[in-house]
Amino acid sequence: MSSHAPHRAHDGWAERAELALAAAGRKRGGARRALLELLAEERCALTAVEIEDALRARSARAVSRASVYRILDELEGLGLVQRVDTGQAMVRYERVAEHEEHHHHLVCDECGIVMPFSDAALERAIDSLSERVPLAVSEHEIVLHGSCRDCAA
Amino acid sequence: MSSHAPHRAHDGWAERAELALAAAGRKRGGARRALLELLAEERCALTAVEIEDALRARSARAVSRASVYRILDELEGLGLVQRVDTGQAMVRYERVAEHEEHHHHLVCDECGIVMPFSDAALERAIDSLSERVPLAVSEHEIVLHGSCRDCAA
DNA sequence: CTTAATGCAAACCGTTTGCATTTCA
DNA sequence: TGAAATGCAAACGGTTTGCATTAAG
Repeated sequence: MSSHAPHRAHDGWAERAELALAAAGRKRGGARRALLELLAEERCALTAVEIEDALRARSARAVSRASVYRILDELEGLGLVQRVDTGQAMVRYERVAEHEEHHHHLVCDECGIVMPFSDAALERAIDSLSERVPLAVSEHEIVLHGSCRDCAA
Repeated sequence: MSSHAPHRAHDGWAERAELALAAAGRKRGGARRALLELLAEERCALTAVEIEDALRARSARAVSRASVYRILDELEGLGLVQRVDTGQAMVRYERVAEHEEHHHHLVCDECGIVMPFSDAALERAIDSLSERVPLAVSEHEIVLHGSCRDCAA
């Protein structure tokens, strides 16, 4: 599914995570370390099952489904991971990197592939309208649905 | 939750729906008619449970949960209803009216209220970027999360 | 009468939780 | 040694499905 090109820990995200966890008085466990390592390399949103499989495959360490969810939930609470709701069966998760470009998602409704994209004009439009809307906007999520090139062909 | 101001069948949506269903060789059932009537009046996305409750309340006719889902699924397939994924526990559904303004959603993460909004500049940005992206875009969904005025106060 | 529509209850399946065990500081 | 981390299996909850019954054409 998503390519596996190791991007080499973006802006020390994993380190930042370890720090935040320590500050929150957490101990370091092997499952969480393996998951942090994986998320630091993945460039786009994965499901809990994809994460579980990826961890088992790279033989880093098998992590139980429950732990995957627990750890993701914990990281989300610390603002280190964000949930991406693509409208597919399973929710996806991806790291939130501080100095990385903010991106959104393209979803192929035929094969299910999820790709990231970003657009400055779009962000501007959202920032602008966020001020005129009856909601103190904290975050936004944009998902474009359609057919990817392979499926449309 | 959502206000109940009857908007009086937008652009004959219910009629259009009846027509499309007949064209698809479907028979008319009481459950579906009640649901169409409700959706024609509601201006924003409802969950299956909200629909079920609303139908029971307005005493139009009680409709079983299974039928609510089946009918919504059928209408979605005909392009008469669209699923709105707000990231909350339950998916929401709303009618797709032909000559009605395309809108998106604001979600208060504290109380869960969902409000519609629309913005021309945003639509323009999306139309424009849709042409530069590696996906034949068929639809898009934008959800802004935050705190509504009541909750932020 | 033939086929679609509906209700009910059971099945599904992604996610969460309880609890016993292991690991870290 | 005490708290956090983890795995396993059971529980949850929204959605879907199988099947028997009712109703539309």
